[in-house]
Amino acid sequence: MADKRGYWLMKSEPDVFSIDDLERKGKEGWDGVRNYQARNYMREMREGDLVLFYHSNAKPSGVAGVATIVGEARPDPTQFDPKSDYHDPKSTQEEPRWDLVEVGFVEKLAELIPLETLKNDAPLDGMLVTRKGSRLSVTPVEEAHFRRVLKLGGAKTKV
DNA sequence: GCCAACGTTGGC
DNA sequence: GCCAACGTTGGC
Repeated sequence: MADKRGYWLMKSEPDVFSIDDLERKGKEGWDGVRNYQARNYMREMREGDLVLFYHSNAKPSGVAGVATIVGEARPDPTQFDPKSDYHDPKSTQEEPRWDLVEVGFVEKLAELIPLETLKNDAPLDGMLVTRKGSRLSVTPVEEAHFRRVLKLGGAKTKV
């Protein structure tokens, strides 16, 4: 065991891509990330890391399930595609700006844990996603916080 | 390098 | 739809 396993939270709008979509497909290339900090976190991800799958812009928003990293960072092909919403004209094949990771389905929670619940849970104090105005779509999660969220959600996944 | 204008995210 | 909290862009 070379490295400690990493824990993360990744946001997705369920209207665009939900935990049900991930369950159906099994895995998905997490494309479209166009924020440097989020990209840098994705570059730190290693196969086997665990991810809280968070539904944003939802009713309500919150943690919907668990995923895992099945493919480490590589250039996001949508940045080169002029027809894509995610096209970046400043990106070149030689020097890509944006990466994606491959995310695999682990489990869907029986019930989504609303952001409100996360905010009101003392053991989760300091968790990045509960901070006011936190817009970052990819954040690291402390192991203790990750465990706590799994417990709140009655998840089968153990860490 | 500063910073105003603009665009985006995302909760509510 | 509103708006706070950013991140990015570009003029200077």
